[in-house]
Amino acid sequence: MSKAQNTKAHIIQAAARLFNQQGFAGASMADIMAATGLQKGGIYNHFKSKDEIAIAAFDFNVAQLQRKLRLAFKGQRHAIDRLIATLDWYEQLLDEPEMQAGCPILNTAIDSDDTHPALRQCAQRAMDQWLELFQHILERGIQRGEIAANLDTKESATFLIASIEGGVMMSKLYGDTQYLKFTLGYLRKYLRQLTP
Amino acid sequence: MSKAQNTKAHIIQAAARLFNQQGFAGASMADIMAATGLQKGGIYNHFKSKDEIAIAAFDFNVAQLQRKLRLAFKGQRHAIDRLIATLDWYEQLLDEPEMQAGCPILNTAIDSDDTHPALRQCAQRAMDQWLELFQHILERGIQRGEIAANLDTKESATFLIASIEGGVMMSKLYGDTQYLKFTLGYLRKYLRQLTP
Amino acid sequence: MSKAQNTKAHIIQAAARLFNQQGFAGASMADIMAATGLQKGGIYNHFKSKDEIAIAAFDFNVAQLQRKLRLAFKGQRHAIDRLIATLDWYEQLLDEPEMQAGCPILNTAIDSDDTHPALRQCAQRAMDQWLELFQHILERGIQRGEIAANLDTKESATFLIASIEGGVMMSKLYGDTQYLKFTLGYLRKYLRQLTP
Amino acid sequence: MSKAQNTKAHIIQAAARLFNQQGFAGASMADIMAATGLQKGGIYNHFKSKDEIAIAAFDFNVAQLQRKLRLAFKGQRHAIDRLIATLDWYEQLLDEPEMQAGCPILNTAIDSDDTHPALRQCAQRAMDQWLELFQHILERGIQRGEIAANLDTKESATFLIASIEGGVMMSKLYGDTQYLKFTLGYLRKYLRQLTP
DNA sequence: ACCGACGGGACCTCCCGTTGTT
DNA sequence: AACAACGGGAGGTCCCGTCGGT
Repeated sequence: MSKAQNTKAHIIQAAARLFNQQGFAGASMADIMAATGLQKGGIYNHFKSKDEIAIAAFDFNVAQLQRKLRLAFKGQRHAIDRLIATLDWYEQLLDEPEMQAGCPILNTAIDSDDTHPALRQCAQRAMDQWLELFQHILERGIQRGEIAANLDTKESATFLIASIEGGVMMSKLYGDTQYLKFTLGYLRKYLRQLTP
Repeated sequence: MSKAQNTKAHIIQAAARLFNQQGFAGASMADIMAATGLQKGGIYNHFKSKDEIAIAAFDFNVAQLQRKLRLAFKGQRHAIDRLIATLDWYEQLLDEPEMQAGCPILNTAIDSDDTHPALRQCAQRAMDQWLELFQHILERGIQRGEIAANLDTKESATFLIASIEGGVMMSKLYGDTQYLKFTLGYLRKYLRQLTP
Repeated sequence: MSKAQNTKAHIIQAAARLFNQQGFAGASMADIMAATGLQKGGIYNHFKSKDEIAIAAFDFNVAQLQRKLRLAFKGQRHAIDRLIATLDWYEQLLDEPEMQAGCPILNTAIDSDDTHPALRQCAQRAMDQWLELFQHILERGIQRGEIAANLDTKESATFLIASIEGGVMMSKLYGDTQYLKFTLGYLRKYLRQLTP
Repeated sequence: MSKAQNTKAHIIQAAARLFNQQGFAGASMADIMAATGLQKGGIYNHFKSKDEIAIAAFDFNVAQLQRKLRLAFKGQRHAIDRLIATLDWYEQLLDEPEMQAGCPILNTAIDSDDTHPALRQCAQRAMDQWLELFQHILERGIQRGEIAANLDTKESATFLIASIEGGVMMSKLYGDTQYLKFTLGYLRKYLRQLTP
């Protein structure tokens, strides 16, 4: 990896945490300067604007999330086990220092709602992929006879994600992981009901 | 209502919409000036700071929400019917122009997470009340024998709210109410299972 | 005159000198702050942007110029005397401390050529008025029989102004008024030739 | 021509156009980088500063101008024919794409007036040479009896140049060559009057 | 009670020039 | 000789809050 790529990655990592914690407007270029140890010139050589940094940082956050998510259910074969494994993984999420700011998709979705169309599009894409992932697992489960065939996979995936995100939001709001745990508990029960 | 109180209410209403749409940092005093038709001095006569306005605006948003929510299930007696009535009401929420910016509690919870402790506390209090409302309905349902006694009302209330908020977030993200509808559909099924 | 108008006029006066001396890009907001004794907030309360200040400053410069110009030939009746009186006035122009930066129309015309369309339009309008003034004097002279009827007044007015401005430019370049004086001398001869 | 000289010439040519169009402050190093296809380091290897580039670019512009000017009147022997030939050449000047930004001496004279002493000195030198050229032609004309002996050659040269430059400025301002043509028409008449 | 001028600072962006590297 | 990362500062704009005036 060249020096430039290294620095760029360094900026993205630092910005990723900042934007996830403080939002797009809340994180200033001065914050990014302080977090990276670089000066304005050094940063603007790699990115044309704060927007570009925010998008790269969001994509980085999402990529990291997805990587970890796929790792979480990798060991499981059964569709329901797979989904439950992801729930288990979410249960630990807020404890990790790296993701303590909450789910970047959730944060960005709210943050960019009415103010930042480009970021919102990124959040939409990330959500698309997440929905597709869950839908795909559910469909495979139906194909294998692990899940009742009459399930609407899109609705179910939406429900799962919505509940997870809502739980993350509540736990973040209170600074207490129990709210997410409650929610995940119900989702596990829900998943176990899906068997044919 | 005196003229002063009238003006103050006028400011709060205008600010309430702005802060809910654009967030605390995203809504400027200039925006509030434009929305109210008042000048700086006219606003700062009623509030000491932007923070104070934001808090008053949030409280206004929440009070309005609560009023509508209570109105929604007023006609129902049965605990489950009451909760389903609230879900029905949420289904219409995003269509209302006044609440098109989404749930203020959700928005504020995310917005103030790591930046604005006072607002966060307000969001916590509002969430407390919401949780207590749902918990209360569930408990009354248990007392009346409408709901199975072994239900953990706090967990259940958390689950319901988390799912609703997650659904709101997704529908806001996509600008499409179907995601919330999917989620609410599952919650209705969930509620109907609670009978003893 | 209200306090606001007073301050605005003060800003315009200070900016007028700065922009005429240093050009649009060369004069910074910091310069204007220093020249006015105001802070950024105090300035931006009266103008939306640097552009707006520059345009107001240019208009001020031109208005002042026109006022002085009309004053210069006011005493004369004969068309040629009028025009010669304006030349006499130009001869003193560069000595005045207020206009030491040269003709604002000339400066702005060159400065805004390829960079600032709005300013360029202002310069065009100012030049239009100047041309029309000279043309008008010439036409009145023809009507009164003071000037030979076959004169093309537009060409003549153009020639006069072009030569004056060129002379101003050269004198400014060398910091020596003789170049303008040479040019004005020739123009006087030219004007005296116009009699029928 | 060595590779280094080649690159330097390439930079100068690109910068010459940029500075003439946008002025010293208006043309940035980034613009020069884009125009040359070189990076910062590649440019700063040949020049110590932006100032140095601007001066070299101006000198290049002037040299080119002078070369073309001398070529224009080369075929003529008679002093007045020579000068008229230069006027004819000026008439075509603004149509040439290379010089569409106007006369570099004029542009630089105005641009550097109160901000860039070194450039101003260059403009002065260029103007000196131009004046001397016209003066020399006039003097030769007097010596040869083509021009009345009582002519003040310096005044006359100044008048010619001032008028030309003023005409260029006006045509540039309006984006219309007629203003320069009017002025040159009068100068031709003036020149034809000089015969003894 | 409301207006509006103003202070002073933070914001993002772009600037020119240097430095190490290939 | 050319690239490209980087420093550090200045650029214009917008911000929130204060204060005198009406």
